[in-house]
Amino acid sequence: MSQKVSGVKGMNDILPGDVEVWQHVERTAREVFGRFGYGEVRTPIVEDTALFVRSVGETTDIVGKEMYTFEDKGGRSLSLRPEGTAPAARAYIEHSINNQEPITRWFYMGPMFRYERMKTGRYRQFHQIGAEGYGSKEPAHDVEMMDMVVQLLQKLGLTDVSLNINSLGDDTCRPAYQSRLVEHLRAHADELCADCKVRLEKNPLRVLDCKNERCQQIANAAPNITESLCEPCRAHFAEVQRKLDVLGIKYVVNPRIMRGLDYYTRTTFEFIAAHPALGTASTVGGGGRYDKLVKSLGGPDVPAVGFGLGLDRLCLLLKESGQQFAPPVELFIAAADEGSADVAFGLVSRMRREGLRVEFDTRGGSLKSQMKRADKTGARFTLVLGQNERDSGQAQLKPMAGGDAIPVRLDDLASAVREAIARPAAPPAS
RNA sequence: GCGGCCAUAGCUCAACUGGUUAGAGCGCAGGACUGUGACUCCUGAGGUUACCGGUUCGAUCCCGGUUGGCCGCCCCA
Repeated sequence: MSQKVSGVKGMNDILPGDVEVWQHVERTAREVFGRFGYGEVRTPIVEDTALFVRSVGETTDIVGKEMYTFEDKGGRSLSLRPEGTAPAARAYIEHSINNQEPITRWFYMGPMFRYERMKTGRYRQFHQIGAEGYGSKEPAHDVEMMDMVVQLLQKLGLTDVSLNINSLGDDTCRPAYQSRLVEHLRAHADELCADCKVRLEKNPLRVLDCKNERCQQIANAAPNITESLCEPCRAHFAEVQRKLDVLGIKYVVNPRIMRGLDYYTRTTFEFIAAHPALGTASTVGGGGRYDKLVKSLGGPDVPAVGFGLGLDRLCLLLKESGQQFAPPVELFIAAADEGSADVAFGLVSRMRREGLRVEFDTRGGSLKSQMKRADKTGARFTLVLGQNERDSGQAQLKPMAGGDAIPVRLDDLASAVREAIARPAAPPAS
């Protein structure tokens, strides 16, 4: 036998049985986002490497060491997208959307790629559902974004998720804050962990994120970013909170929500799930405002805000809830004898055309084996078709959960099945 | 990228400190029941013990490497 083939590390198949959960999340997201007026955008999975270097940031982990980058035959440096915001912004700019409408509401869903050490809820090909709002710098749009996530999570029944918000300031106040922070950290540089000594130079804000105990103490004593905002940023952040209150959305102000991407300004937020199934991968979604991103990519000076949700993680949580998402087979048709196979097959086709979910054992076989098959499929009803039924045009609709069979006319089968399904299940025979 | 744990049937796991034909439950298939599934009983298929090499009379077990998975750190979705 030949060597068995295998998939790429960190990239998973989603098989029937699991895929229904995914479809349910995707369907629900489309429905909820649609209500908010967001339209789906589909961008390529591959982009010019420079797009991510310029937007996500050269010093970030994502660009620094996690991108799948390769050269195509024309010598171009291309990368598998590690996130969805930059490609959306690129498309927004490329099609001059800002000249066509003042406000743009987009969402996307699809695979993203990061070369990382694998864990539960963390894969090299993972999937995000994200949304982008362009053209409004108002806090209302930040809050609309969060509301959209809240409504989606609610609709999915994922209630044990908390919203954490923060503000990173903007070009006016962040540099000033950053230098004050660096000043404070420098004073304690000897006590910082090895990683943080590097962060101090490369990305000092990240020190605030460090889990090391001593670093935390130093970070806690550091100037607080939310107290260092310039007046416009402070007002913006206050209004975000006020509008969250208006909508009755619960949140926590968490100065440690830094985000790992460079393009964020002002508002940042994360949705963090409490469920232990995710382990340390508890962030199911994150986002924020990036008012300078579009311009920095050569586009117009258009403010934007958005988020990304980890579809894989949402599905993990939903699977834990034990809900069933696969629609049941409504009718199974069995042929009692060879001679009835064609008539049965024809009936199956007709019922499917009528819109019923119908199964049939294409291999034929004994009636018994077909009945077993019917049981395995979880069919609500089974109909056995043989000589008697062909002669009389009458058949028995057998409820697989138990109870009396229902006499039906074959001419009338589809509506009879629909009626039987709508009827509350008969009490089990005692 | 760093540290630790693990890998036996489709799935969940056994195999008495290295010993002869590697077992069970579930699942799958067939039968008991030739026009009726599930429950019960019987039977069957399914393994290069992840892969490669080493030690040994002999390796699922010990050692090294590879690949894959899990946990913590880091980071994030």
